[in-house]
Amino acid sequence: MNAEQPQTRIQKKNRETILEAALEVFSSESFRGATLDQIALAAGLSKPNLLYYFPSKEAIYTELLSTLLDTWLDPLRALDGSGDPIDEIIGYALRKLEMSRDFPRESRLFANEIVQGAPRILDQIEGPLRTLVDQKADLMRHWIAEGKIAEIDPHHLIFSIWATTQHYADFNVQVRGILRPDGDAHFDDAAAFLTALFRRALTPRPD
Amino acid sequence: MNAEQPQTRIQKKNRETILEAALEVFSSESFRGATLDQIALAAGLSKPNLLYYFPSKEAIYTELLSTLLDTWLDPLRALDGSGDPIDEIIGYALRKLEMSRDFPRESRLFANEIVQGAPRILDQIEGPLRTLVDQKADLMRHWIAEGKIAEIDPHHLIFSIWATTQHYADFNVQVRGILRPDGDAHFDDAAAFLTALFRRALTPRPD
DNA sequence: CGTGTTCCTGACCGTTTGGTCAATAATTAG
DNA sequence: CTAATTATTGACCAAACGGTCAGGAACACG
Repeated sequence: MNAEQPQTRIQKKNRETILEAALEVFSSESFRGATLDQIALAAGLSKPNLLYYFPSKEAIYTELLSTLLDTWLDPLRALDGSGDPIDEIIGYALRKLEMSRDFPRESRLFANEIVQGAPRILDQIEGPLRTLVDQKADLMRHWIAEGKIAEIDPHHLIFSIWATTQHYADFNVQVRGILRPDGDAHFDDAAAFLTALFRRALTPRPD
Repeated sequence: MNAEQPQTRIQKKNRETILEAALEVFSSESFRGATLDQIALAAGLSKPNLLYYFPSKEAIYTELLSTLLDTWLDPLRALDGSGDPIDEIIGYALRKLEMSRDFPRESRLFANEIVQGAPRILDQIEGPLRTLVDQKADLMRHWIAEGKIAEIDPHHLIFSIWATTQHYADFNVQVRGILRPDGDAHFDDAAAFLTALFRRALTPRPD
């Protein structure tokens, strides 16, 4: 939004270190639960030093959110009419599942924020996100009109993809508590399950 | 667990008032985020009065969790072999969806707890919940063997039901931000969507 | 009524928390 | 090397927090 200041080498490195530590702490403690001391410890810096690079705890948090929200939505933006509709949608779900496996902290960061009412990113949800989702829903309605996918509610389809994939990151401890998997092995089972689930949901039925 | 003390009329009323207020606050602020002052305000009692009825903030929270967890799992316990398998499973999903509509705070309370690593109910998850889920998964495997439902992974099916239904409670603000529904109208659409989704997933295919 | 018990609260306490600041150390530029 | 700039920190502060306690109010019961 603003013109970026000319960052020194040290500034760049330390700001990244702080944001990485903040992601670690905020994602598992939520905004109120996290403390600057925790973040400072995780970053290997002193607390006053954190506040030399960021004006406040809130500033660290909001910078994290806004930086990550964009990349978080990239897979949905990539959903377009370039391939077979059913493969496109299943591919989107699988990409989201991979993100739950590879970036669970980011998922949990947003989960915490939204469960608690999204006080700091409600604008983003009601604005850009809503527009993006509506746009993809329109695309799906075209596919339905062309008979390429079954008649299902596009919005709720998107919700169900978010829910089923993010579940493996956000409720990770529950999944692990029940399955007791070796490492990330269960993600392959989840991928197979979701592929089958959505393929069946999307395949048009003979009339 | 303990023999219950003989509760006076006032004790019963105030403990209920406190737990209701605590549910309101804890569910939207998580444990660390909630303060005794907030709960006292919501309950219409003074802070020392809260601590007259409960020994600590933690005690209020854990009592809430353990009290609610049992009823929370009732729908899953009710899943049995009494009816048509597909109707049973879809009925379970719809019951969970109704709970998301009617008791969103309870859902969010657990969501907050689990996203943050379930530090206070991990035993419950790895113990009784795991046992219950495994038991229902066995039931489903029997249905699969009998050819009554399609071949899908029972555990991941249960996860997907949890995820898709609780999504409407836990991520309520996101859903509302995108759909801008009138009241709870969108829950009927969600019910229709989920019914179709899981019916297609469960209906056995001709070989 | 009196008296024992339950209920309630204002004032207070120690700790944690986000944040400040003056002083010092490290780095960079000429 | 020197001087200016940037980076770092120990000591500190005010507010918020969970919790305590002595004493008084309300209530139950004979």
